Amino acid sequence: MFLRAVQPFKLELEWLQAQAFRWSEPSGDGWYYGVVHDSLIRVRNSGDGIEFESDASDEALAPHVSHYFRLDQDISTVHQALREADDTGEMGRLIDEHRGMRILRQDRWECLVAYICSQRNKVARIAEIVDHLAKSYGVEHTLRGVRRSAFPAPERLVAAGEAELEELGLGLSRGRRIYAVARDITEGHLNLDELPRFRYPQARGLLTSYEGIGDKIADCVCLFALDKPEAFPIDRRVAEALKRYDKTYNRGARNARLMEWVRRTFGENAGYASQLLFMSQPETPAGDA
DNA sequence: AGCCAGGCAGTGG
DNA sequence: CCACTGCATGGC
Repeated sequence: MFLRAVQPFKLELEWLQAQAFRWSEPSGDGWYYGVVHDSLIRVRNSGDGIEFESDASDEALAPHVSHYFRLDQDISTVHQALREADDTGEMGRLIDEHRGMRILRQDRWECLVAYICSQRNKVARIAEIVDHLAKSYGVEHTLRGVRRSAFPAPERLVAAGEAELEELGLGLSRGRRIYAVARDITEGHLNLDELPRFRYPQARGLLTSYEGIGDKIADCVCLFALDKPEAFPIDRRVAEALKRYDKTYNRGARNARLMEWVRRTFGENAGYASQLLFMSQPETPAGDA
C-alpha cells in the first residue's frame, strides 16, 4: 500500500537504526523490515512517499504506519527554525545531510526497555538484546519468509519472573530493572499511555524515579516515544558534538548552563537537533588512520 | 589483554 | 555543584 509523505522524506537505515534498533534490510533490496503496532511490515521509498506491506491488514495498519513515521509532519518548518537558531552553519550542514529524517513515534514500552538496555552498549548489541527478549517472549510474525517477533507486553515479562530475566545475561542488572518497571505497569502504578499527555518535565521526572533510568534514557524515551520534541538526550557523542558550539561548556555534559543554552537555542526542536548531532559523530572517536 | 560501548548511582570533596 | 568509581557483557 502506498502512503504519501510531506516532503522532504526519505527512509534510510542510518537514521532509522539510530532511533529504533530493530529495523533491518534483510535482502539489500531497499525493503526495510520492522515491527509497527504489533505487526511485521516491510517498507521502502516510493515516489513522494512510501510503500508498505504487512502480515496483517494493510488497510487497518496504514494510519499507524503513517503515525509511526510522521508522514504528515511538515519538517521544513523545523529545518528553517534550526537553521536560524544556529549561527555556525553546522545545523544547516547536518540538515542537508539528513534531509529526509523524522523523529519516529515508537512503541512506548519497547522504546523504554531498549534504552534501558542502551547504557554502555553498542547499537548492534542493543539490537541483539531487544531481539533476544522479543524472541524469548514475544509473538513471532512472518512476512515473505522473514521472521521477526513483536516485543512482549509487560505482563509477559512479569510472568517470566525477575530471576529468569536476570539469567538472560543482559548485563548491569538490566533484567531486574526491566522487571521492576514491568511490574509497576502491570500493577497499575505506571501507565505509559498517559505520559504523552504529561508535560515534559513531569514525564521525565516519573521515568528517572526508576533505578537504571537517568536523564539521558528518560530523554530518549520522551523524544522517541512520548511526543516530547523538546527533549534533548545528551550522550557521549552529542556531548562531543556540542563542544564545537561552546568550548566553555564542554565539561559535565549535564550542567544547568548547558541545558539552559540548549533550551534557549533549539527550543521545541531540541530533540531533532540532538539527533542530528548524534549522527554527526562516529560511534567510537576516530583514532585509526 | 585491555579498552570501550546512545549511563547510572553512590560517594566524597 | 563537581569529580571519581564500580558496574555486566561482548567485540575487537
